[in-house]
Amino acid sequence: MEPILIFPDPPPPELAQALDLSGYPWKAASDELAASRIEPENGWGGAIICAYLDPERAFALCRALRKRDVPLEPLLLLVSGTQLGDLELRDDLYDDFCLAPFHPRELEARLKHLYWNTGAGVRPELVEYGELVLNLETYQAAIGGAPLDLTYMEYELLKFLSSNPGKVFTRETLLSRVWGYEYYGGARTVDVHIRRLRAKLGEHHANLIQTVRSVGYRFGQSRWGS
Amino acid sequence: MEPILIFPDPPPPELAQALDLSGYPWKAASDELAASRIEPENGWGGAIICAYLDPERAFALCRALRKRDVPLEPLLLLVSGTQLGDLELRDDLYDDFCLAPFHPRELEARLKHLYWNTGAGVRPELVEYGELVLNLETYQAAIGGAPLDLTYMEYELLKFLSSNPGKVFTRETLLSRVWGYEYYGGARTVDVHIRRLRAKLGEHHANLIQTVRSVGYRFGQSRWGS
DNA sequence: CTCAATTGTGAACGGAACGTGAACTCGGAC
DNA sequence: GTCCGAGTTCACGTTCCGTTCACAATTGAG
Repeated sequence: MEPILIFPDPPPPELAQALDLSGYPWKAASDELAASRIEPENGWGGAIICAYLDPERAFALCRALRKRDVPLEPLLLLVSGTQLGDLELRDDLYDDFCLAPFHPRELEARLKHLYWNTGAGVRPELVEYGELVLNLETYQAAIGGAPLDLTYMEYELLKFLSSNPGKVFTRETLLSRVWGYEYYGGARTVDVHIRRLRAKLGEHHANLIQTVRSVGYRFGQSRWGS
Repeated sequence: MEPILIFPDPPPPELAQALDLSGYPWKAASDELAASRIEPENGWGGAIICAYLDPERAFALCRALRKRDVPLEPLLLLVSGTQLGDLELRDDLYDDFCLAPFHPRELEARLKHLYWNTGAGVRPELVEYGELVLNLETYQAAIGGAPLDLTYMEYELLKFLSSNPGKVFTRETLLSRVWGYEYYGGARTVDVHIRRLRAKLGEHHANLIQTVRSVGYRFGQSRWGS
Protein backbone atom coordinates (compact mmCIF):
# COMPACT_ATOMS: atom_id res chain seq x y z
CA MET A 1 0.00 0.00 0.00
CA GLU A 2 1.01 3.63 -0.39
CA PRO A 3 2.74 5.15 2.63
CA ILE A 4 0.86 7.26 5.15
CA LEU A 5 1.72 10.91 5.61
CA ILE A 6 2.67 11.77 9.17
CA PHE A 7 2.99 15.11 10.92
CA PRO A 8 5.17 16.41 12.50
CA ASP A 9 8.66 15.69 11.27
CA PRO A 10 10.30 14.04 13.12
CA PRO A 11 7.26 12.20 14.47
CA PRO A 12 6.77 11.24 18.12
CA PRO A 13 8.61 7.97 18.67
CA GLU A 14 5.54 6.19 20.03
CA LEU A 15 3.69 6.89 16.80
CA ALA A 16 6.48 5.75 14.51
CA GLN A 17 6.87 2.65 16.61
CA ALA A 18 3.18 1.82 16.58
CA LEU A 19 3.01 2.11 12.80
CA ASP A 20 6.13 0.03 12.29
CA LEU A 21 4.68 -2.62 14.56
CA SER A 22 1.44 -2.68 12.62
CA GLY A 23 3.27 -2.85 9.35
CA TYR A 24 2.04 0.44 7.88
CA PRO A 25 4.57 2.26 5.72
CA TRP A 26 4.88 5.99 6.45
CA LYS A 27 6.78 9.19 5.70
CA ALA A 28 6.91 12.30 7.85
CA ALA A 29 6.60 15.90 6.71
CA SER A 30 6.57 19.18 8.60
CA ASP A 31 4.18 21.11 6.33
CA GLU A 32 2.18 21.05 3.13
CA LEU A 33 5.11 21.92 0.94
CA ALA A 34 7.27 19.13 2.31
CA ALA A 35 4.34 16.75 2.05
CA SER A 36 3.93 17.53 -1.63
CA ARG A 37 7.62 17.20 -2.29
CA ILE A 38 7.92 13.67 -0.96
CA GLU A 39 4.46 12.54 -2.06
CA PRO A 40 4.41 9.10 -3.67
CA GLU A 41 3.55 8.62 -7.33
CA ASN A 42 0.00 7.46 -6.61
CA GLY A 43 -0.61 9.90 -3.81
CA TRP A 44 -0.67 9.35 -0.08
CA GLY A 45 -2.37 6.31 1.36
CA GLY A 46 -3.78 8.43 4.16
CA ALA A 47 -2.57 10.78 6.87
CA ILE A 48 -2.05 10.80 10.61
CA ILE A 49 -1.72 14.27 12.07
CA CYS A 50 -0.49 14.87 15.60
CA ALA A 51 -2.33 17.90 16.90
CA TYR A 52 -1.13 17.87 20.49
CA LEU A 53 2.32 19.30 19.84
CA ASP A 54 1.67 22.18 17.48
CA PRO A 55 -2.10 22.53 17.05
CA GLU A 56 -1.91 25.59 14.81
CA ARG A 57 0.25 24.00 12.17
CA ALA A 58 -1.47 20.67 12.54
CA PHE A 59 -4.92 22.05 11.72
CA ALA A 60 -3.47 24.22 8.98
CA LEU A 61 -1.98 21.11 7.41
CA CYS A 62 -5.28 19.26 7.70
CA ARG A 63 -7.02 22.07 5.95
CA ALA A 64 -4.46 22.17 3.18
CA LEU A 65 -4.70 18.43 2.65
CA ARG A 66 -8.47 18.50 2.56
CA LYS A 67 -8.58 21.46 0.21
CA ARG A 68 -6.84 19.56 -2.53
CA ASP A 69 -8.63 18.67 -5.72
CA VAL A 70 -8.73 15.13 -4.39
CA PRO A 71 -8.97 15.54 -0.62
CA LEU A 72 -6.55 13.32 1.25
CA GLU A 73 -8.28 10.51 3.09
CA PRO A 74 -8.49 8.81 5.41
CA LEU A 75 -7.20 11.40 7.84
CA LEU A 76 -6.68 10.40 11.46
CA LEU A 77 -6.15 13.07 14.08
CA LEU A 78 -4.19 12.54 17.28
CA VAL A 79 -5.31 14.90 20.02
CA SER A 80 -4.82 15.26 23.73
CA GLY A 81 -7.75 15.14 26.11
CA THR A 82 -7.75 18.89 26.55
CA GLN A 83 -8.10 19.42 22.80
CA LEU A 84 -11.45 17.69 22.40
CA GLY A 85 -13.12 21.06 22.22
CA ASP A 86 -10.95 22.07 19.29
CA LEU A 87 -12.61 19.39 17.20
CA GLU A 88 -15.81 21.34 17.15
CA LEU A 89 -16.68 22.74 13.73
CA ARG A 90 -13.70 20.97 12.26
CA ASP A 91 -15.57 17.79 11.37
CA ASP A 92 -14.58 18.24 7.76
CA LEU A 93 -10.88 18.15 8.63
CA TYR A 94 -10.69 14.56 9.83
CA ASP A 95 -12.32 11.18 9.46
CA ASP A 96 -11.49 9.80 12.88
CA PHE A 97 -9.47 10.82 15.91
CA CYS A 98 -7.55 9.06 18.64
CA LEU A 99 -6.86 10.30 22.14
CA ALA A 100 -3.22 10.60 23.14
CA PRO A 101 -1.57 8.86 24.86
CA PHE A 102 -2.92 6.02 22.77
CA HIS A 103 -2.59 2.29 22.85
CA PRO A 104 -0.87 0.94 19.73
CA ARG A 105 -3.66 -1.54 19.21
CA GLU A 106 -6.30 1.16 19.33
CA LEU A 107 -4.47 3.06 16.61
CA GLU A 108 -4.23 -0.09 14.56
CA ALA A 109 -7.91 -0.85 15.01
CA ARG A 110 -8.90 2.66 13.96
CA LEU A 111 -6.73 2.57 10.87
CA LYS A 112 -8.16 -0.79 9.91
CA HIS A 113 -11.71 0.45 10.30
CA LEU A 114 -10.94 3.61 8.35
CA TYR A 115 -9.54 1.66 5.42
CA TRP A 116 -12.50 -0.65 5.54
CA ASN A 117 -15.10 2.04 5.13
CA THR A 118 -13.25 4.21 2.64
CA GLY A 119 -14.14 1.37 0.30
CA ALA A 120 -17.77 1.70 1.33
CA GLY A 121 -17.56 5.38 0.55
CA VAL A 122 -18.94 7.01 3.66
CA ARG A 123 -17.62 10.45 2.83
CA PRO A 124 -19.97 12.41 0.62
CA GLU A 125 -18.46 14.24 -2.33
CA LEU A 126 -21.63 16.26 -2.58
CA VAL A 127 -23.03 18.93 -0.36
CA GLU A 128 -26.76 19.30 -0.79
CA TYR A 129 -29.27 21.61 0.77
CA GLY A 130 -32.68 21.78 -0.78
CA GLU A 131 -32.24 22.66 -4.44
CA LEU A 132 -28.61 23.61 -3.95
CA VAL A 133 -25.94 21.09 -4.90
CA LEU A 134 -22.19 21.52 -4.52
CA ASN A 135 -19.95 19.03 -6.24
CA LEU A 136 -16.74 19.03 -4.25
CA GLU A 137 -14.90 16.97 -6.85
CA THR A 138 -15.56 19.18 -9.82
CA TYR A 139 -15.87 22.47 -7.99
CA GLN A 140 -19.24 23.04 -9.57
CA ALA A 141 -22.41 24.32 -8.04
CA ALA A 142 -25.99 24.27 -9.17
CA ILE A 143 -29.34 25.31 -7.81
CA GLY A 144 -32.60 23.97 -9.08
CA GLY A 145 -30.73 22.28 -11.92
CA ALA A 146 -29.25 25.55 -13.14
CA PRO A 147 -25.47 25.72 -12.85
CA LEU A 148 -23.98 28.50 -10.81
CA ASP A 149 -20.88 30.26 -12.07
CA LEU A 150 -19.02 30.90 -8.83
CA THR A 151 -15.53 32.21 -8.26
CA TYR A 152 -13.16 30.39 -5.94
CA MET A 153 -13.89 32.44 -2.85
CA GLU A 154 -17.60 32.44 -3.52
CA TYR A 155 -17.52 28.68 -3.81
CA GLU A 156 -15.52 28.23 -0.62
CA LEU A 157 -17.79 30.56 1.30
CA LEU A 158 -20.94 28.87 0.07
CA LYS A 159 -19.46 25.47 0.80
CA PHE A 160 -18.67 26.41 4.37
CA LEU A 161 -22.04 28.02 5.01
CA SER A 162 -24.09 25.25 3.43
CA SER A 163 -22.09 22.64 5.31
CA ASN A 164 -23.33 24.17 8.54
CA PRO A 165 -26.91 25.08 7.72
CA GLY A 166 -28.78 27.12 10.28
CA LYS A 167 -25.73 28.14 12.24
CA VAL A 168 -24.84 31.81 12.53
CA PHE A 169 -21.26 32.84 11.86
CA THR A 170 -19.66 36.16 12.64
CA ARG A 171 -17.62 37.84 9.95
CA GLU A 172 -14.49 37.16 11.96
CA THR A 173 -15.28 33.46 12.13
CA LEU A 174 -15.91 33.32 8.42
CA LEU A 175 -12.67 35.12 7.70
CA SER A 176 -10.69 32.69 9.82
CA ARG A 177 -12.43 29.53 8.65
CA VAL A 178 -12.89 30.32 4.97
CA TRP A 179 -10.10 32.75 4.20
CA GLY A 180 -7.63 31.26 6.66
CA TYR A 181 -6.32 31.85 10.14
CA GLU A 182 -3.56 34.16 9.08
CA TYR A 183 -5.83 36.38 7.06
CA TYR A 184 -5.87 40.00 8.12
CA GLY A 185 -8.28 42.23 6.29
CA GLY A 186 -11.46 44.16 6.60
CA ALA A 187 -14.55 42.38 7.78
CA ARG A 188 -16.65 44.11 5.15
CA THR A 189 -15.05 41.87 2.57
CA VAL A 190 -17.42 39.20 3.78
CA ASP A 191 -20.38 41.44 3.08
CA VAL A 192 -19.39 41.89 -0.53
CA HIS A 193 -18.98 38.18 -1.12
CA ILE A 194 -22.30 37.50 0.56
CA ARG A 195 -23.92 40.03 -1.72
CA ARG A 196 -22.45 38.45 -4.86
CA LEU A 197 -23.50 35.04 -3.67
CA ARG A 198 -27.05 36.23 -3.11
CA ALA A 199 -27.06 37.82 -6.54
CA LYS A 200 -25.89 34.63 -8.22
CA LEU A 201 -28.30 32.49 -6.23
CA GLY A 202 -31.06 34.47 -7.87
CA GLU A 203 -34.12 36.21 -6.55
CA HIS A 204 -35.87 33.03 -5.48
CA HIS A 205 -32.97 31.65 -3.48
CA ALA A 206 -31.26 34.82 -2.25
CA ASN A 207 -32.96 34.38 1.11
CA LEU A 208 -31.01 31.19 1.65
CA ILE A 209 -28.40 33.45 3.18
CA GLN A 210 -29.86 35.49 5.99
CA THR A 211 -28.43 38.47 7.77
CA VAL A 212 -28.50 38.31 11.55
CA ARG A 213 -28.07 41.89 12.51
CA SER A 214 -25.19 42.64 14.90
CA VAL A 215 -24.04 39.05 14.66
CA GLY A 216 -23.30 37.77 11.18
CA TYR A 217 -24.81 35.53 8.53
CA ARG A 218 -26.76 32.30 8.50
CA PHE A 219 -27.42 29.80 5.71
CA GLY A 220 -30.74 28.05 5.42
CA GLN A 221 -33.32 27.54 8.07
CA SER A 222 -32.66 26.79 11.69
CA ARG A 223 -32.48 23.31 13.08
CA TRP A 224 -34.97 22.82 15.86
CA GLY A 225 -34.02 19.59 17.55
CA SER A 226 -37.21 17.90 16.27
CA MET B 1 -33.62 14.48 18.14
CA GLU B 2 -34.75 10.90 18.40
CA PRO B 3 -33.42 9.01 21.42
CA ILE B 4 -30.38 6.78 21.16
CA LEU B 5 -30.70 3.07 21.77
CA ILE B 6 -28.46 1.82 24.54
CA PHE B 7 -27.40 -1.68 25.51
CA PRO B 8 -27.50 -3.18 28.08
CA ASP B 9 -30.51 -2.46 30.26
CA PRO B 10 -29.87 -1.08 32.82
CA PRO B 11 -26.92 0.73 31.28
CA PRO B 12 -23.62 1.35 33.10
CA PRO B 13 -24.08 4.50 35.20
CA GLU B 14 -21.07 6.26 33.66
CA LEU B 15 -22.62 5.93 30.21
CA ALA B 16 -26.04 7.17 31.25
CA GLN B 17 -24.44 10.05 33.08
CA ALA B 18 -22.25 11.02 30.13
CA LEU B 19 -25.21 11.08 27.77
CA ASP B 20 -27.34 13.07 30.17
CA LEU B 21 -24.54 15.59 30.56
CA SER B 22 -24.17 15.96 26.82
CA GLY B 23 -27.91 16.35 26.39
CA TYR B 24 -28.53 13.27 24.27
CA PRO B 25 -31.84 11.54 24.93
CA TRP B 26 -31.61 7.76 25.25
CA LYS B 27 -33.51 4.57 26.06
CA ALA B 28 -32.04 1.30 27.17
CA ALA B 29 -32.96 -2.16 25.94
CA SER B 30 -31.60 -5.60 26.74
CA ASP B 31 -32.13 -7.18 23.32
CA GLU B 32 -33.53 -6.73 19.82
CA LEU B 33 -37.09 -7.51 20.83
CA ALA B 34 -37.09 -4.97 23.64
CA ALA B 35 -35.45 -2.45 21.33
CA SER B 36 -38.21 -2.83 18.77
CA ARG B 37 -40.91 -2.61 21.41
CA ILE B 38 -39.80 0.77 22.75
CA GLU B 39 -38.60 2.15 19.42
CA PRO B 40 -39.70 5.75 18.77
CA GLU B 41 -42.13 6.65 16.01
CA ASN B 42 -39.39 7.87 13.67
CA GLY B 43 -36.91 5.16 14.56
CA TRP B 44 -33.83 5.30 16.71
CA GLY B 45 -31.48 8.25 16.47
CA GLY B 46 -28.53 5.90 16.72
CA ALA B 47 -27.17 3.25 19.04
CA ILE B 48 -24.47 2.84 21.64
CA ILE B 49 -23.65 -0.75 22.46
CA CYS B 50 -21.58 -1.72 25.47
CA ALA B 51 -19.57 -4.76 24.51
CA TYR B 52 -17.38 -5.09 27.58
CA LEU B 53 -20.01 -6.58 29.87
CA ASP B 54 -21.70 -9.21 27.74
CA PRO B 55 -19.82 -9.36 24.41
CA GLU B 56 -21.87 -12.24 23.02
CA ARG B 57 -25.22 -10.53 23.31
CA ALA B 58 -23.74 -7.17 22.39
CA PHE B 59 -22.41 -8.31 19.04
CA ALA B 60 -25.59 -10.28 18.40
CA LEU B 61 -27.59 -7.12 18.94
CA CYS B 62 -25.31 -5.17 16.59
CA ARG B 63 -25.79 -7.76 13.91
CA ALA B 64 -29.56 -7.69 14.31
CA LEU B 65 -29.69 -3.90 14.16
CA ARG B 66 -27.51 -3.79 11.05
CA LYS B 67 -29.48 -6.53 9.31
CA ARG B 68 -32.64 -4.48 9.28
CA ASP B 69 -34.09 -3.19 6.03
CA VAL B 70 -32.86 0.23 7.09
CA PRO B 71 -29.68 -0.49 9.04
CA LEU B 72 -29.50 1.40 12.29
CA GLU B 73 -26.84 4.09 12.24
CA PRO B 74 -24.76 5.57 13.56
CA LEU B 75 -23.69 2.71 15.81
CA LEU B 76 -21.03 3.34 18.42
CA LEU B 77 -19.36 0.44 20.16
CA LEU B 78 -17.90 0.59 23.67
CA VAL B 79 -15.15 -1.94 24.16
CA SER B 80 -12.45 -2.64 26.71
CA GLY B 81 -8.80 -2.62 25.78
CA THR B 82 -8.61 -6.39 25.72
CA GLN B 83 -11.44 -6.57 23.20
CA LEU B 84 -9.72 -4.67 20.41
CA GLY B 85 -9.01 -7.96 18.69
CA ASP B 86 -12.73 -8.76 18.65
CA LEU B 87 -13.31 -5.85 16.30
CA GLU B 88 -11.47 -7.63 13.53
CA LEU B 89 -13.72 -8.78 10.73
CA ARG B 90 -16.64 -7.02 12.38
CA ASP B 91 -16.17 -3.70 10.59
CA ASP B 92 -19.69 -3.84 9.21
CA LEU B 93 -21.19 -3.98 12.70
CA TYR B 94 -20.18 -0.51 13.87
CA ASP B 95 -19.37 2.98 12.64
CA ASP B 96 -17.03 4.00 15.44
CA PHE B 97 -15.82 2.62 18.73
CA CYS B 98 -14.66 4.04 22.01
CA LEU B 99 -12.30 2.47 24.52
CA ALA B 100 -13.65 1.94 28.04
CA PRO B 101 -13.13 3.43 30.50
CA PHE B 102 -13.89 6.50 28.44
CA HIS B 103 -13.84 10.22 29.08
CA PRO B 104 -17.33 11.76 28.71
CA ARG B 105 -15.98 14.39 26.37
CA GLU B 106 -14.47 11.80 24.09
CA LEU B 107 -17.82 10.09 23.84
CA GLU B 108 -19.47 13.40 23.10
CA ALA B 109 -16.90 14.27 20.43
CA ARG B 110 -17.33 10.90 18.74
CA LEU B 111 -21.09 11.18 18.72
CA LYS B 112 -20.88 14.64 17.26
CA HIS B 113 -18.56 13.52 14.51
CA LEU B 114 -20.73 10.51 13.76
CA TYR B 115 -23.83 12.65 13.37
CA TRP B 116 -21.89 14.99 11.15
CA ASN B 117 -20.84 12.04 8.98
CA THR B 118 -24.33 10.70 8.58
CA GLY B 119 -25.47 14.15 7.58
CA ALA B 120 -28.02 14.16 10.33
CA GLY B 121 -28.54 17.38 12.15
CA VAL B 122 -26.05 18.31 14.79
CA ARG B 123 -27.47 18.74 18.24
CA PRO B 124 -28.03 22.45 18.70
CA GLU B 125 -27.28 24.27 21.89
CA LEU B 126 -30.59 25.16 23.41
CA VAL B 127 -31.89 27.13 26.32
CA GLU B 128 -35.34 25.91 27.24
CA TYR B 129 -37.91 27.01 29.74
CA GLY B 130 -41.39 25.65 29.39
CA GLU B 131 -42.59 26.47 25.90
CA LEU B 132 -39.76 28.88 25.29
CA VAL B 133 -36.77 27.69 23.29
CA LEU B 134 -33.64 29.65 22.47
CA ASN B 135 -31.29 28.24 19.87
CA LEU B 136 -27.90 29.70 20.67
CA GLU B 137 -26.34 28.52 17.43
CA THR B 138 -28.85 30.06 15.09
CA TYR B 139 -29.78 33.06 17.19
CA GLN B 140 -33.40 32.13 16.91
CA ALA B 141 -36.13 31.94 19.50
CA ALA B 142 -39.54 30.35 19.58
CA ILE B 143 -42.36 29.96 22.05
CA GLY B 144 -44.97 27.27 21.73
CA GLY B 145 -43.59 26.43 18.32
CA ALA B 146 -44.08 29.94 17.00
CA PRO B 147 -40.84 31.69 16.08
CA LEU B 148 -40.07 34.96 17.81
CA ASP B 149 -38.58 37.79 15.79
CA LEU B 150 -36.21 39.33 18.31
CA THR B 151 -33.60 42.00 17.85
CA TYR B 152 -30.05 41.50 19.06
CA MET B 153 -30.49 43.17 22.46
CA GLU B 154 -33.85 41.57 23.03
CA TYR B 155 -32.35 38.18 22.32
CA GLU B 156 -29.40 38.75 24.62
CA LEU B 157 -31.62 39.96 27.41
CA LEU B 158 -34.02 37.06 27.10
CA LYS B 159 -31.12 34.64 26.93
CA PHE B 160 -29.66 35.96 30.14
CA LEU B 161 -32.95 36.01 31.98
CA SER B 162 -34.11 32.58 30.86
CA SER B 163 -30.71 31.12 31.71
CA ASN B 164 -31.33 32.12 35.30
CA PRO B 165 -35.02 31.45 35.82
CA GLY B 166 -36.54 32.56 39.07
CA LYS B 167 -33.71 34.87 39.96
CA VAL B 168 -34.33 38.58 40.36
CA PHE B 169 -31.96 41.03 38.71
CA THR B 170 -31.69 44.74 39.31
CA ARG B 171 -31.55 47.03 36.32
CA GLU B 172 -27.96 47.80 37.14
CA THR B 173 -27.05 44.12 37.16
CA LEU B 174 -28.77 43.57 33.86
CA LEU B 175 -27.00 46.55 32.34
CA SER B 176 -23.62 45.25 33.44
CA ARG B 177 -24.24 41.60 32.56
CA VAL B 178 -26.15 41.98 29.30
CA TRP B 179 -25.03 45.33 27.98
CA GLY B 180 -21.50 45.15 29.32
CA TYR B 181 -19.52 46.20 32.34
CA GLU B 182 -18.41 49.49 30.90
CA TYR B 183 -21.89 50.49 29.84
CA TYR B 184 -23.05 53.83 31.11
CA GLY B 185 -26.60 54.75 30.32
CA GLY B 186 -29.99 55.20 31.79
CA ALA B 187 -31.51 52.35 33.73
CA ARG B 188 -34.86 52.93 32.07
CA THR B 189 -33.44 51.42 28.91
CA VAL B 190 -33.99 48.06 30.56
CA ASP B 191 -37.64 48.82 31.10
CA VAL B 192 -38.20 49.49 27.43
CA HIS B 193 -36.54 46.27 26.37
CA ILE B 194 -38.53 44.33 28.94
CA ARG B 195 -41.70 45.87 27.57
CA ARG B 196 -40.86 44.93 23.99
CA LEU B 197 -39.98 41.43 25.08
CA ARG B 198 -43.29 41.03 26.85
CA ALA B 199 -45.09 42.31 23.79
CA LYS B 200 -43.36 39.85 21.50
CA LEU B 201 -43.86 36.97 23.91
CA GLY B 202 -47.57 37.53 23.49
CA GLU B 203 -50.43 37.91 25.87
CA HIS B 204 -50.25 34.34 27.12
CA HIS B 205 -46.57 34.40 27.94
CA ALA B 206 -46.01 38.04 28.89
CA ASN B 207 -46.10 37.06 32.54
CA LEU B 208 -42.95 35.02 32.08
CA ILE B 209 -41.17 38.23 32.91
CA GLN B 210 -42.32 39.62 36.23
CA THR B 211 -41.73 42.99 37.77
CA VAL B 212 -40.39 42.99 41.29
CA ARG B 213 -41.20 46.44 42.45
CA SER B 214 -38.30 48.49 43.77
CA VAL B 215 -35.91 45.70 42.86
CA GLY B 216 -35.93 44.67 39.23
CA TYR B 217 -37.17 41.84 37.02
CA ARG B 218 -37.47 38.09 37.26
CA PHE B 219 -37.94 35.44 34.59
CA GLY B 220 -40.20 32.49 35.22
CA GLN B 221 -41.64 31.41 38.52
CA SER B 222 -39.88 32.17 41.73
CA ARG B 223 -38.08 29.33 43.41
CA TRP B 224 -39.61 28.62 46.77
CA GLY B 225 -37.95 25.41 47.81
CA SER B 226 -34.20 25.07 48.16
C1' DC C 1 -57.77 59.73 50.21
C1' DT C 2 -53.35 61.97 48.93
C1' DC C 3 -48.95 61.98 47.47
C1' DA C 4 -44.64 60.27 45.98
C1' DA C 5 -42.09 56.67 44.05
C1' DT C 6 -41.96 53.40 40.62
C1' DT C 7 -43.16 51.33 36.38
C1' DG C 8 -45.69 51.07 31.84
C1' DT C 9 -46.44 53.28 27.31
C1' DG C 10 -45.95 55.68 23.03
C1' DA C 11 -43.15 58.32 20.17
C1' DA C 12 -39.06 60.40 18.38
C1' DC C 13 -34.21 60.96 17.76
C1' DG C 14 -29.67 59.52 16.37
C1' DG C 15 -26.38 56.37 15.25
C1' DA C 16 -24.76 51.84 14.19
C1' DA C 17 -25.09 48.15 10.90
C1' DC C 18 -25.89 46.72 6.48
C1' DG C 19 -26.62 46.99 1.28
C1' DT C 20 -24.91 48.86 -2.89
C1' DG C 21 -22.20 50.59 -6.60
C1' DA C 22 -17.79 51.62 -8.01
C1' DA C 23 -12.92 52.19 -7.72
C1' DC C 24 -8.60 50.07 -6.80
C1' DT C 25 -4.92 46.34 -6.62
C1' DC C 26 -2.82 42.47 -8.18
C1' DG C 27 -1.79 38.50 -11.18
C1' DG C 28 -2.14 35.98 -15.19
C1' DA C 29 -3.15 35.52 -20.25
C1' DC C 30 -2.27 37.16 -24.61
C1' DG D 1 2.88 46.50 -23.02
C1' DT D 2 -2.74 45.85 -22.63
C1' DC D 3 -6.70 43.52 -21.14
C1' DC D 4 -9.43 41.05 -17.98
C1' DG D 5 -11.17 38.86 -13.98
C1' DA D 6 -11.04 38.05 -9.01
C1' DG D 7 -10.53 39.89 -4.57
C1' DT D 8 -10.47 43.81 -1.66
C1' DT D 9 -11.52 48.34 -0.10
C1' DC D 10 -13.99 52.67 0.00
C1' DA D 11 -17.89 56.02 0.08
C1' DC D 12 -22.53 56.77 0.28
C1' DG D 13 -27.45 55.87 1.10
C1' DT D 14 -30.87 53.47 3.73
C1' DT D 15 -32.87 50.78 7.07
C1' DC D 16 -33.25 49.40 11.54
C1' DC D 17 -32.94 49.46 16.44
C1' DG D 18 -31.08 51.03 20.84
C1' DT D 19 -31.73 54.88 23.61
C1' DT D 20 -34.03 58.64 25.59
C1' DC D 21 -37.80 61.50 26.93
C1' DA D 22 -42.46 62.92 28.33
C1' DC D 23 -46.40 61.46 30.19
C1' DA D 24 -49.84 58.04 31.92
C1' DA D 25 -50.78 54.28 35.04
C1' DT D 26 -49.91 51.67 39.06
C1' DT D 27 -48.37 50.69 43.55
C1' DG D 28 -47.71 51.38 48.37
C1' DA D 29 -47.16 54.24 52.50
C1' DG D 30 -49.01 57.49 55.66
